[in-house]
Amino acid sequence: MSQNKRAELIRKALLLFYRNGFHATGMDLVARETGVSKTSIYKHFRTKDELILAVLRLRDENFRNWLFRRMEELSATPQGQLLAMFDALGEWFLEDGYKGCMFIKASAEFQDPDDAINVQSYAHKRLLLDHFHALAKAAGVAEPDVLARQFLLLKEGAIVIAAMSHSAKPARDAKQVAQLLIGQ
Amino acid sequence: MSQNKRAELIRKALLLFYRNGFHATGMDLVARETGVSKTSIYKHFRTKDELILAVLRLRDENFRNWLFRRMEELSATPQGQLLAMFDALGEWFLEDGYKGCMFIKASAEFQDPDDAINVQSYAHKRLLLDHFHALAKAAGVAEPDVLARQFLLLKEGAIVIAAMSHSAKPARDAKQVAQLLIGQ
DNA sequence: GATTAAATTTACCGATCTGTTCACCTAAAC
DNA sequence: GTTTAGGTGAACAGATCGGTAAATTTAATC
Repeated sequence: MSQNKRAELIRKALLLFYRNGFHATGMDLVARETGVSKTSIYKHFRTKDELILAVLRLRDENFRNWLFRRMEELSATPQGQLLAMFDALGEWFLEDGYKGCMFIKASAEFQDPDDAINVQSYAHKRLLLDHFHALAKAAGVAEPDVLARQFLLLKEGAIVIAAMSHSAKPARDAKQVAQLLIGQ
Repeated sequence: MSQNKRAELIRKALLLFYRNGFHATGMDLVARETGVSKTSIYKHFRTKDELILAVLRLRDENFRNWLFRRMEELSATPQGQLLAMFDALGEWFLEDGYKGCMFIKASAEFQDPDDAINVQSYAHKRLLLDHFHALAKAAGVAEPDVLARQFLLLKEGAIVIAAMSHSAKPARDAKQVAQLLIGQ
């Protein structure tokens, strides 16, 4: 399988898992929808879990690239970028097929703390936290650790409520809190 | 089946679904672990989904009763109760077997907005919102609607991050933000 | 104690689950 | 033209899925 075909398989599998859930999406469906035979899939991924891990790696890369770039597009200052995150989230919430955070759902379906899928899901959140922390530090905030964690809380809360309520309003609510936190 | 046995079945099924997830928990396991034959279960619940709905009803009742009572125990004033919510959450996060919010996980596994399970999961969040709103109004807050939604965001964010990070710290981080919001 | 209703056991249904095997196809390399 | 590598579909494991049928046991009613 070429590198392109492999990437395409992971990309299509991502959409399936995101739309239908992990346990609810069988490998027969993955094979049918991606056009790659099950035999080939299992030649490149030893188990379904390994495919899911590859999907999560792609998602992590795509999501962080998108979010961080969008934050930079919307503002040039660290403070501005932190606040702009909620505008970016608001755009995401309005997208067709928005179904919440894939990593929250992955860690919800694979709850064992030792499970690689659970571990990798939380690793994504820590990478976000690191970025928030760097921005908070660059912004000269008094306690960048605390602010980064608080921004993560607001982000995850907004994502969950936006998904459950089918609304983008949580992004605005969270941004108001963020403005208060950042003293602006 | 007596009312007691039925309640016991739902109670045990709740633990199974909470610990293992909904799709990952089969009805054979439910029958085995509850000691109620599958035939009997299906005499009282037409489908697995109906059992899940009964489980969610129990969870909604138990959780709101516990949370609201604990908030009242910790403070006598509306403002104090709103803040005390995060102390109560912190206690919950430290409990053995804490695995996050059952309703977030239910709506993540049953994503169809028309699915009764999805609808009922969001209904739970709206009931929480109503309570926060009443407290905010009683506290004389300028914009009780906004504050209630912001408190819900903080709560859900803390729940999710506490589950993923296996830590109770998000409760303290969220409380700090809440104190700022409530102007105290 | 006989009758009746409810709950149980046990086996089963067809479908689907993850994962494998196998016979075949195709296309490039030599 | 033959080899080789990688792909395919389709059938197949063995287990489990949600859900059911029938026979049997239990328990309450008269």
